Amino acid sequence: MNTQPELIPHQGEACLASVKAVKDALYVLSGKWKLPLILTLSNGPLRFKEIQRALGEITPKILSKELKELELNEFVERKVFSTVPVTVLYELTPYSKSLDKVLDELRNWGLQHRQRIMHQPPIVSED
Amino acid sequence: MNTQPELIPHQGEACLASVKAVKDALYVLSGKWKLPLILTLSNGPLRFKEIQRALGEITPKILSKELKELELNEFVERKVFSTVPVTVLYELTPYSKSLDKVLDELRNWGLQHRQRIMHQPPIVSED
DNA sequence: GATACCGGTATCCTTTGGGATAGTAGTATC
DNA sequence: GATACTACTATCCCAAAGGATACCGGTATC
Repeated sequence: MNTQPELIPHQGEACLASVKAVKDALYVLSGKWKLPLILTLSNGPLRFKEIQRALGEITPKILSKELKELELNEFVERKVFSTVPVTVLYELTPYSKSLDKVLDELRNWGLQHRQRIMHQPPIVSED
Repeated sequence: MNTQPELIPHQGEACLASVKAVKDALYVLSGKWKLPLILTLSNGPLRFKEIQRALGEITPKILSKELKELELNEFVERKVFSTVPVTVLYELTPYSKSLDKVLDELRNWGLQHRQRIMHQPPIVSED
């Protein structure tokens, strides 16, 4: 019992690749504003200021950063129109729909998990 | 064109609830170590020090914190045995399997997304 | 009695995410 | 010429996440 040299190597490449892939996926959804932003744009394209007003609390610096990340991931397209004052529209790409299944799974799991944790408080140690 | 008072209220409760649910789900997977930890334990229960050695870089403080969070979410069970030096085993619960579908979706999406972003570099503005 | 192993905790420090505030260029209006 | 609008950028700041290092109480071994 005192011999525990079983160093479980186990760090298979497949495992590491899986972790990396999941992290990639989590990354594009991470942060405080990605989800609300995608949701807001799902009702149609909006201008910068309009998004700001719709989200209510976000500062231009953060909004700019988030939009750029969404652009890099090809979820959002930025369209500039040479109008009176320039108009910049942000709109979801068709590719952004590829997230739907993932988001659905996450939403369902999140819902049932909250139910579970709420209704079934963990075993309290009785001391 | 200059009248843009369309203040898109749109903050429906269903939307907000979805965001909350997805955030709940993301939360339990967030952080640097949750995924590697779950993966490491999926090969069978391990002791504290064994996990530390298997992960390689994690400090005891962080490992302790992560394990407590996994316990709170009922993904991991902590079992204490009154052996020579005390033995503490951490093992995945059956409930942790409920994450499998979610993780699978995330993994698949992450894989295809990396392919897409890599093979199809974004349109570079030609100036 | 010194050292080592186990399962952690305590204290401090650095990095990162996010935000507040101000300012920019261009045009139009008063 | 002052103000206002759009779409941002720049600078500074704060809090949270993560980590380095040291330590604790218990037992066994040298």
